[in-house]
Amino acid sequence: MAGRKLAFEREVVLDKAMDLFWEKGYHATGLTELLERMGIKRQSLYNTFGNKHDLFLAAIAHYGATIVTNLESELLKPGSAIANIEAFFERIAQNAGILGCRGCLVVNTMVELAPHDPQVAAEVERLCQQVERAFEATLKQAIAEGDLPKDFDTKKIARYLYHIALGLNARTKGIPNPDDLRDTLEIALAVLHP
Amino acid sequence: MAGRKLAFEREVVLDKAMDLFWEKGYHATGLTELLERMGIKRQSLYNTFGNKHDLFLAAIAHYGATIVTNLESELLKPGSAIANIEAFFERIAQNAGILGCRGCLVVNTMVELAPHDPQVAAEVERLCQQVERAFEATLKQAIAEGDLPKDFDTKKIARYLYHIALGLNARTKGIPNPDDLRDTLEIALAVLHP
DNA sequence: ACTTTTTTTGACTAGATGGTCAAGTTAAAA
DNA sequence: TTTTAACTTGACCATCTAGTCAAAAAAAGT
Repeated sequence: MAGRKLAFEREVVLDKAMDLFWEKGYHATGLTELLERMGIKRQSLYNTFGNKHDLFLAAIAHYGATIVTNLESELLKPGSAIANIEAFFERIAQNAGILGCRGCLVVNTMVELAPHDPQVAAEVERLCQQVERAFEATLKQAIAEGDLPKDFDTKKIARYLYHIALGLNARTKGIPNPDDLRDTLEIALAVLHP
Repeated sequence: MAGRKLAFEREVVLDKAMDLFWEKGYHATGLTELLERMGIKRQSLYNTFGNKHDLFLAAIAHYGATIVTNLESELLKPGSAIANIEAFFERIAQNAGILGCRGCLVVNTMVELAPHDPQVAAEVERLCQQVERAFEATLKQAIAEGDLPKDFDTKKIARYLYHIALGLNARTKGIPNPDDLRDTLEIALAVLHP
């Protein structure tokens, strides 16, 4: 039980792999490009992650552990819960202005891979539920803060908000225009001011 | 100026190509599989459509000319305009129940290809605007029918409805569940009953 | 019937794909 | 210091990719 240590940090290279998948999708990303971006050699990848598919699975889980979890804590951070939700969506609109906006890895994957890949589909579903529940918790917080009525259907509206986020994230990849998105948000988020 | 006639009908094989792209996306669809499904030989494809990319462009245009145009006329068909919009969304929810639901080719393409392919992006944008305008026309019809107030912001709500459709179509590919979708629709379509 | 133009056919190519192998190197543990 | 397990390296492989070539076959028009 001896052995040398890895010459790279797993998290660091996984993060770079995630970035590339996020940018180009699964099928359009080749091993060579992946290796180049990660800065490691072929065999190191296979030793550490198994194969391309497993690497992708790891990348999307990493996305969950970093990006999604980060989002979660932004929704639940102190201050007005309603304002946090609005800030969340405003950020999506802002991102749409960036050239080559890559949207959300989970949404991209949901569309590209989930229907033909049960393992990926399971991970996608898990992350979506995480987001949905984060919205729900935030809405409950808003009720506690007195910004929403006590009988507000947090579950249904959380699910609705999550669908709005889906649509926005798909849109930003195709026709990135922050102002169009803000128009839509104005209508969509009216439910938060009953 | 003589010459033999094509042994197949262009529209028919194009329709089959569209089906496969719709099901699997651009990158995941190989030439061999495409040929098999279309029932023609390699060279016939290159003679008739140029190359894979051009074939895809033709396929998505064909989608616009058939599926999207068909949708358009369903929105504008006689009867209550509001009811037509609701039926439109109800159909999306129903499709979500079908195993291996393939969503909407335009949405799939928007996510998979548009950011890295200007030609595809242009066609996607064209079709999206077509849908958005169809919604707008239908909403104006609803005003004429007295089901919506005269000052109803048809443009903004049309854009909003189109975003809802995006989100729903993305969702059906990842986590197909008609009832979840109907929950969301109940909230989302409340704007049609002010 | 003959010519011309086009389609069809199937073999072919060059390059990329994901994945493997075995030898060489490094460092932790005994 | 030797052992040993692990990481690194680069060459290698079978397969698949999109795309091409040239000859054969078929049908229009003359």
